[in-house]
This record gives sequence, structure tokens and C-alpha cells, in this order.
Amino acid sequence: MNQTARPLRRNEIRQQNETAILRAAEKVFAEAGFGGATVQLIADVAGLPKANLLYYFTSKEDLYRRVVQNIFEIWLHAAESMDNAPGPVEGIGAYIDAKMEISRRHPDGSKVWASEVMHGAPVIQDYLETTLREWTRGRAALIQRWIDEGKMAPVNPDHLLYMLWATTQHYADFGHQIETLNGGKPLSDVQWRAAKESVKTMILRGISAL
Amino acid sequence: MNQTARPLRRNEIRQQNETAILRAAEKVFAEAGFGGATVQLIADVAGLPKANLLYYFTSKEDLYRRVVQNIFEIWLHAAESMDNAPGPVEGIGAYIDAKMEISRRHPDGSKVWASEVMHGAPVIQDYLETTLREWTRGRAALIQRWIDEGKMAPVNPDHLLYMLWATTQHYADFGHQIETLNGGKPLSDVQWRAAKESVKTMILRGISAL
DNA sequence: TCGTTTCCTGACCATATGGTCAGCTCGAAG
DNA sequence: CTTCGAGCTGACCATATGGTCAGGAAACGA
Repeated sequence: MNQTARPLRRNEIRQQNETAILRAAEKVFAEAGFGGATVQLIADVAGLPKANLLYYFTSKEDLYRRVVQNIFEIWLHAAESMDNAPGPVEGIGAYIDAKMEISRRHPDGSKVWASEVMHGAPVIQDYLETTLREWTRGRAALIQRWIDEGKMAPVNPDHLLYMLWATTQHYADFGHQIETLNGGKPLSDVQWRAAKESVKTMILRGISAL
Repeated sequence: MNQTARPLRRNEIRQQNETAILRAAEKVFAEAGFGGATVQLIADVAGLPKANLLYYFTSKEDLYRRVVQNIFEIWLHAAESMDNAPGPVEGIGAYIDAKMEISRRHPDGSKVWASEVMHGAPVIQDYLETTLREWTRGRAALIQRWIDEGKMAPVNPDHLLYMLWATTQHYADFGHQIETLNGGKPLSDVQWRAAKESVKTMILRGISAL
């Protein structure tokens, strides 16, 4: 953990513990869901007493909220890759790359997000109605522009976005199923590259951008 | 419930209660997850006392297992639509139709399935390793045949199957998100038809089958 | 060095939950 | 009509869980 034996500063302590807790929480919430997760287990995974965890986060729900918000921000940030692209091949291609990379690097986060939405988004409903809605509208307009410019087939932008989300997140959310069908082994580097290429090729050809 | 006031036969009683419980359980498990669901709530939704529910199903886990198996069977049954098709346009087209219809008619089932897989498939791991693996192998071979016959582009069959599952199930699992982005209203008949067409067109064109 | 603030924790508590059980009701069968 | 067993249920229990709290340890600032 801390490389030196030097006593930790206050800031460092807070920072370290908070991130350790958040990381543990993401994992446990992903594996067990909100209802199935226990504060005790999260604390164990984070490596500190339950009471200490509840000193940093006032409640299980508070902690859960923070986890979900974290994910949403990562997710939004990656979405910028779609902007400033001359056309769908670059824009959507980059977006697929970014989202596939998130599925690979943050599968737990993706699962927590999926779980939250599946359960009716009790915690992030307002985000869906504000930030996500605006983001979606903006990208749909961008896609429509590409269509008008003859750079891709006239598809329904919303359903294209849903397809992008669905296919890319599937590799995180259903990673266990994919792993099982892959002989019980996680996808290798090569297989991940192939997955990315498959998704990109099929979708870009699907919108006649290739 | 029972239209006449006639006292119910034993068989009918058992049948009625079991289906009522299973229906309620599917809904509650979908909304709250396994950990968040309570036997009491399921019993309330089913309209009978908790103790009565536990007379039919020996435990919460037993009930959950039954729900997941139900879904898996529906899911497998729909998969037959892919067979006996002359080519990808008919076969994959029909499969998409069938799966979209399931997403519309059994969104709760789809959510329970998704949740189960996301949590590492504690209950249906053996199904994944046997039935699903065989099914997948068979369809991948079928797709490969179509490719060899020049009826579609040479895509990786596994990733095509993942895309099919992901896109179709997304309309159930992330139905809440879609509904929110749709102005808070569920997709109308027309919108569902458009969704089906969008998915079919993009995917079939994505594999150069159109 | 010393008072102050932050950090930390074992012990504790109220509540919720899965599951049991003794005993009741009521349809089935003769 | 009577017997029998399936169907049913209120009351109950052991346990697990989220959260509290009083008080100690440690870092900080002067």
C-alpha cells in the first residue's frame, strides 16, 4: 500500500481510505447487487473495520450513490471521443473503442450501472432526466447531421445509440457468460482486439459508413 | 381470479397459487434483485400469506431458481426460430423478431436473467456450461455455413451472437432508461416496430446480408 | 509541549428477514 | 357421514444487518 513507513498525512489517509472503500464497494455491489451487498463485506474487502467505513460514508446508500456517480462520470468522459470527428467512421469508431475499453477496465462499474438502471434508477433518475437526456439529444443531432451530409445511411439515431450502448456494455455486464462460453477463460488480448474489430465493423457497415 | 364461486379443485389450487407466486416472484426479483427481494413482498404481490408461499416453495432460493429456469426455457424456445431458415435474412431476422418480442412481453424475466449472469450465475452456471454452450456452438456453426455459402460477410459468429443478445435484451434490461429518454413514456406500438426494424436493418446490413 | 481536531474502533442496539411449527380448514374418497 | 390428508396460517425464533456511540489514538498547529 504505502511504500514508505512514514506516518501518513491527514489528507493522504482520507484519500487512501476513501478510494479503497469506493473500490471495494464497486466490486461488492457489482457481485451482489445493492440489496445483497453488506457493509461488513465491503469493509472487509477494503481492509478496515465497518465502523471506520461508516465514519467516511454515512450510510450504505450514500456509498452506493458515490459509486454510481463515479461510473457515470467515467462513462460521460469517454463519450467525448465522439465529438470533433469528421464523420461516423472516426466518431462512432472512437466511441466504440472507448466504450469497449471501459467494459474491459471497469466491468464492475458497468455492472453496478446496469443494475441501477434495471431496478428503475432509484438513485440516478435525475441524471437520466437531465445530463443523459441532453447528451443523447446532442449526439442524436450529430448523427442526424452525418446522415444529412450523406456520410451514413438514414437510421434512427436513438436506436443506433442504444445499439452502441448495448453491444459495448454487454462485454462487461455479461462478461461471465462470455467467459463461460469461451471455455471458462477470460478473453485474451487478441480476443479483445477481435471483439472490438467485430463490433466496429458490423456497426459501421450496418449504418453504411464503410 | 376464479370466475365462478365454485370451490376449487386441489389441482387448480396448486396450479393457480404456484403460477401466481412465480409471476409475483419474477416481478419482485426483477425490481429488487435477489438480495433486495423479500419473501414477504413476493407473498404480498402474489396475494397470500408468507407461510403459504413457503408451503409451496421451500425457500427463497428455491423460488428464485424456478424463476430463472422458466426464463431460460422461454429464451431457448424462441431460439428455435433461427433454425430451418434458408439464410441469414430469414434466420437472423426471425431470431431478432422473437427476441425483441420477448423483451417486450417478458421484461422482468430478462432482467432476472441479466442479474443472475451479472452476479456470476450462481444458480444456472451448469446450464451455461451445458445447454447454452451447445446451443451457441450449433448456431455458430450454422452462421459459419451461411458465410461459407457466401450468404453473408465473414464475421466472427460468436461476436455476432453476442451482438444479437445484447441489442435485443437491451430493450428489456434498460427499458427504464429508454423510457426516460423517450420522455418518460414506454415505447408505443409504432416505436416498438421501429425499434425492431432498426435493429434488423442495422444488423443484417452489418453482416452484408441485405 | 499542549490543546484541538481528526481518525479510529469494539461494543452495542433496533429492526428486518428467512424459515419453522403446531394446529386449523376444507376438499377428496369411500 | 366420516375419515384422511392436502392446503393454509398466525405466532414465533434465530440470525444478520445497518447504523450508533462513547471513548481512545494519532496527527496537527501553535
